[in-house]
Amino acid sequence: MHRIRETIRDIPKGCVASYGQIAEIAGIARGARQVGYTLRNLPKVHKVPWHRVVQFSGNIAFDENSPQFEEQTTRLRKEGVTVMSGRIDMHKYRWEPDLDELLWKPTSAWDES
DNA sequence: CTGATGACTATAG
DNA sequence: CCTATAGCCATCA
Repeated sequence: MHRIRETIRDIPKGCVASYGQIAEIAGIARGARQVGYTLRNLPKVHKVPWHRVVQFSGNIAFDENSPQFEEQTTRLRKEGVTVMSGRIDMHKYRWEPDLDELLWKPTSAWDES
C-alpha cells in the first residue's frame, strides 16, 4: 500500500510508531496487520524507515533471534532510541504526529475557507 | 469470488 | 510474564 509506505516515511528520526497508528494515519482503521503485510512485501529498494515501526506494546515485531530484529534495534539505537530487551519506551519515543504531518495528507476536508 | 494468511491488538486465564 | 482466542481487513493464490 502506497499510503502506508508514505506514512512510515514521515516518521521523524528518533521516534517510533505502532502498526495500528500507522494504519490509522494512512487511512486504514484497524489495519495494523495490513501495515505489517505491506512492509513484509517491501520492494528491494525502498527508503522506508521500517525500523521505526514497532508493536503497540513497544515490542519489536520480530523474534529475538531473527537477524531483522538485530538490524532494527541497531538502526533505532543509531537514531537515539533506547531499546532494552527488544522493547522500546513508547511512552517516550512514540511518534505524535502534529497537524502539520496530517494536513497535506488526506483529502481536502479543509476546503472550508 | 473464495479461502488462507499475517512485521497486529485486546482480552482472558 | 506467557499462552490461547478472537476480532480485524488488505493482500495473495
